[in-house]
Amino acid sequence: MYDKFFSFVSQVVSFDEKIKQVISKNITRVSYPKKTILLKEGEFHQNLYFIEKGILRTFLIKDNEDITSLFFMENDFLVSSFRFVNQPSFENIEVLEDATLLVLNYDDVLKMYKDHPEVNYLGRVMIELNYYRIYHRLVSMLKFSARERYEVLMKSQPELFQRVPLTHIASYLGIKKESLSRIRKSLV
Amino acid sequence: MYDKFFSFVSQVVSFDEKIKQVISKNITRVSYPKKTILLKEGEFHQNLYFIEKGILRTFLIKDNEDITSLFFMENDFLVSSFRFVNQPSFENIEVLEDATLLVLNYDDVLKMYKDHPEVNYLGRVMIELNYYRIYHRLVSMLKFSARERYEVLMKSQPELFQRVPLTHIASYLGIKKESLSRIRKSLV
DNA sequence: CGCCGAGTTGAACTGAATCAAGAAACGTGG
DNA sequence: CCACGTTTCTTGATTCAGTTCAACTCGGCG
Repeated sequence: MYDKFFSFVSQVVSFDEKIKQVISKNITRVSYPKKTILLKEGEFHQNLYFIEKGILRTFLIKDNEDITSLFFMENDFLVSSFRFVNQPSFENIEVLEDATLLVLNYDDVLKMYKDHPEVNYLGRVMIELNYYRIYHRLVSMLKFSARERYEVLMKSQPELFQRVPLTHIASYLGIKKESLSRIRKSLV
Repeated sequence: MYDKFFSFVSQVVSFDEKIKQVISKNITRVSYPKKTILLKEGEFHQNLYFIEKGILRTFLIKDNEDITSLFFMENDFLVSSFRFVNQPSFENIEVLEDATLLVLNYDDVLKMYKDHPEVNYLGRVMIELNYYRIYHRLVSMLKFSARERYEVLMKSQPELFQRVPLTHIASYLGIKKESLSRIRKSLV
C-alpha cells in the first residue's frame, strides 16, 4: 500500500509490521493537480506531507512579490516550520507539478512520536537532514554571489530547471528573474 | 550539578531521576576563554555543546574573508550540522566570550537516542526549534534588504550588539562591516 | 487565430562592495 | 597605570552587481 514510503524510510529505521500498521492507519494518499494551494498565509498548518510524486513549493508574499523559499519533490517530507512553534503560517504551499502525497495529520504524528519511539527517531533524522539542507542554503546566501549560487544549484539539482518555471528558481536563489535570465545567457 | 541544564530542558520533556543520571554521566563541564577555537574546518565534529554561559559562533572562510553563520548563547545547543551527515566540517567554531559549556560526545548522544526515547524526543524538539530559527534567517535573506535585516536583528537580539564585535554581526547579516557602519549611522 | 503567461533584452539607476585612510577602543607588558 | 601595538570601527570616493521599468519575443492553449 505504502511500499514506496516504507522502503524509503527503511534507510533510516527498521519498522516492524506492527508499527507499519499503526503508521499506515494515519496515512491518507491524496492527489492534487498543479496550481493547487495547500496552505495559505495565516492558516495553521495541520499536515505533514510525504511526496510520492510531483513538486511543491513554499512561498511568501512581499509587496505583491512572490518569493519561493523551498522546493519539495519525490521522497521529501514537508511540514511548515511554523508548526514547530505552534504559530500560524507566514507562508503558502503550492503544488507545481501534479502530485500524489501521503498526508498525515501533524497531531497524529506528535502522538506517534510519544507512543512509538521509532517514529520519533525517524522524525529526528529527517529533520536533521532538512536542517542540513537549509543551513547550506543559508550559508550559500552569505558566501556566494548570485552567479555562484546559480552554478551550485545547476550542478546539484539540474532536474529542477526542467520541472519548475525560472521565475520561481530566481526568487529561490534570491534574485530577480531578469538577473537570472542574464546569468544564464552569459553562461552559454 | 547540572541544574541549569535540566531545568531548561524540563520545558520540553520531564526526565525522571534515572534518566538524569544516565545523561549526567555523559556530560562534562568545561570552560574556555574567548578566542578558543573548538573546531577547525576539515575536522569531524565530535561534540554537542550546551551553553551555560558565554557566546560562540560558527564561521567559514572564503578568500581570506571570515563569515559568521550562527551565534550561540546561553541555553543554546550547538552541533555542527555536518555531524548529521557524517562529513567533515566546512566550518569553524570559536568562543567569542569566556564560556562554560556542557560537553557531550555526539556518539554517546546517538546511543542515548536509541536507548532512551525521552532523550531522542528532546533532541527532535531542539532541532525543530533550531530549524525554525535558521529557516527564518534564510527567508529574511530572500525577502529583506540589508537595512531591514539589521533592524530585525536589532529588535530581536539587541543584546548581541553589546556582546559581539560588529564585524561578526555584519557577516552574519550578509553584508560588509563598512555597510553596517553606514546603516547604523543613518539610523541615529 | 489571438491571447496570456513566461522568458528575454536594453537602458538607467541604486544599494552595497571595494579600496584606502584615519580614528577610536582594547589589552598586554613594562 | 600608562604607552604602544593591534584590532575594531568609521568615513570618503569610486565601482559594480543586481534592480527597475518598459518593451518585445516566444510557445502553449482556448
